Parts: sequence; structure tokens; C-alpha cells
Amino acid sequence: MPDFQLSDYLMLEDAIFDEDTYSSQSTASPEKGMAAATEFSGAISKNTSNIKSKNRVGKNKSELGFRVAFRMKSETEVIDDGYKWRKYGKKSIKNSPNPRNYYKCSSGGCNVKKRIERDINDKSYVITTYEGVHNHETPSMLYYNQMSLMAPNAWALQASPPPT
DNA sequence: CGACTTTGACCAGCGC
DNA sequence: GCGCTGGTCAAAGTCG
Repeated sequence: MPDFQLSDYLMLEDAIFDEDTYSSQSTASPEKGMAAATEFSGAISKNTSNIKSKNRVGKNKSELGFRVAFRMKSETEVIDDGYKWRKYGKKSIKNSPNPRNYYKCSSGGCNVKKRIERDINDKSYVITTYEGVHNHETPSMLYYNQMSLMAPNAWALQASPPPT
């Protein structure tokens, strides 16, 4: 279980990455990794309806639906958010000493992508950008649902509920 | 043996 | 038109 905190998340209508934008929109900071994963998975699906996005500035290619970026404190770039991701690329970015990694959801028929890169200013933070909407449940959510039915008390002890 | 990662090449968009 | 840059592809390698 990676040790990370969900620090900020923002919805992107354009490909604008501005520090003021994401530092001014702060949300809850769940303490447990699994809780954080559940939290932002929910945030994605809750916000899909009112977001229209452009894939690139000046290019209206929106078949993926929308884009959302998270900035979270994490030791590792690889964040287990409950989905299975397949890495398909890595690129050194200008103005950043850190390479950017490209992942696709490896579930069949689901072409959600995510980009992961370290924060330029604070290397203890990782910026994760999701593109698209999953057309399936996260495997861990299915597992969670099953476990909740079988042993709700056991899970209540391990996963703290998201703060309201 | 299948699924996944790595990594260089390729391609398209954008600015000059 | 050309070069730069970001994003994707695909072959080869690795791992369980």
C-alpha cells in the first residue's frame, strides 16, 4: 500500500496547468490510501456530467469525455487507485527534470488514460492527470462491495469513511 | 506463456 | 516550411 495523501484535485476544461489553480482548490485529505482512491474515483464519476473538455488547446477532440488532474503527496509515482493500468510511454518534458509516464486502463474496452509526473516545485508531490471516464467499476470497488456484504465490520475497522 | 514494462522511433500540432 | 515538443506505437525484454 503506497503511502500517499490526496492533496488537491481540479477539473480541467483546457490543458492549463497553473499552480494557482490547483493550490486554490483544495479538498479533503484522506489518511488511508484506499480511502483516498475510493474518494477520487467517486469524484471522477460524480463530476462527469458537467464537464466538457478539449483534448488539446485548439483541437476539439473530445471522445474521451473529460479530464481531471490530481496533485497528491506520494513516495512513488505509481498510485494504486483500484484500476489496472498498463504503461505505454515515458517522456522527458521540457522545463521539467522529471519524466512523464503514460498509462492506459488495461480493462478491455476501457480507453481511459492517465499521465503521471512529479511536481516540478515539490518533488514529494505527484501530479496525476486522468483523461476519460471508466466504463466499468474499479475492481477494488467490486471487491469492497463483496467484502462489505460478507464482513462489514472488518472493513469498517480498516477503511476510514471519507470526511464530510 | 501471457501480461506487462521499457525505450527508441514515429507522428501530428504549434510557433516562429 | 521547418524545427521543437508532446503523445503514441510497437518490438524486444522481463517477470510471475
